[in-house]
Amino acid sequence: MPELPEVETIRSQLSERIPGRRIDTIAVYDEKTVSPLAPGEFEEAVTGQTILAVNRYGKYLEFPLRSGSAIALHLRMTGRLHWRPGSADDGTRFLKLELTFDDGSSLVFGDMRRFGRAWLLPEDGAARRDYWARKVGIEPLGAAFTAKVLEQVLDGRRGPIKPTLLNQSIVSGLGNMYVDEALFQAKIHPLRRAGSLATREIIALHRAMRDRLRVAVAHGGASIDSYRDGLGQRGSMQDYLKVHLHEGEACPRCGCVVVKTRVAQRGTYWCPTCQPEP
DNA sequence: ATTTTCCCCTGCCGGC
DNA sequence: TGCCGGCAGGGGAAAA
Repeated sequence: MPELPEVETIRSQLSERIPGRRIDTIAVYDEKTVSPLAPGEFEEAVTGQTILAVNRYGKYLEFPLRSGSAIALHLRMTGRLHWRPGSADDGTRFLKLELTFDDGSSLVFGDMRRFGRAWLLPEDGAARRDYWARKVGIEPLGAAFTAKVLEQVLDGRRGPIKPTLLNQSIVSGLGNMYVDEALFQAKIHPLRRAGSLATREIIALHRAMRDRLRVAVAHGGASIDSYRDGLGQRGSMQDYLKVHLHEGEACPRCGCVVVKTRVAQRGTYWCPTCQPEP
């Protein structure tokens, strides 16, 4: 599932290829992808526009256009975004959107489960900043995300730490997999009350979050099942996961058996020895 | 205000 | 062999 490292991998690849390109044609194969826009509205707004950059906000991608507007996109569970040098059909299935550029290259958005979405953002810069401010919280790989900041946003929260870290309006970019990995590395049980963590635990968690995300970016993300990068290739982070999807296997730190439980309606993997129950 | 539950969607897998 | 229920989890709406 695309989380921050997967989306960042795609952003990085697309940012080397797409900025400066003009959108010659756009095909919307599934109106649900751009709803609630009226049919034709998305095409009208982006055809002929030059893409200026490829940005990431949490798990969202943003493509600012010369008009001042921007395309926003979220891959959700099974979305794929592939750039290809030509427009020839590369067998991408479940096509939702297809853009062709002025140099003959193209970008396709496919999504098996139809959760992925694209939006048109307001042209007004202040409105755009407001849009992102309301949607996403702190960028965990940014310089502004310090252990002190993490301590401040967790302070007073009574909910379990796992769903708190999954809440994108607090810290933005971690999903089920990297939360499990970060909590394991920081030796924190997923059901600990977020506001009850000691300062040393918050420092360890902050370090673990950034470390796991950085390592995952370095490996091009994790291709657990459907994820592929912006060029259609698999990532390799799935080979470096320590507890996630490792139910019944030995914990790499203590040798104890990794268990799977359900926290916040999510399959949750953890080590009963390294991450003691609260 | 914060936290929890439900929903969307479809391929896949285990059980019978 | 084939059917079927349950599972997977991103985010957001709705409920608590």
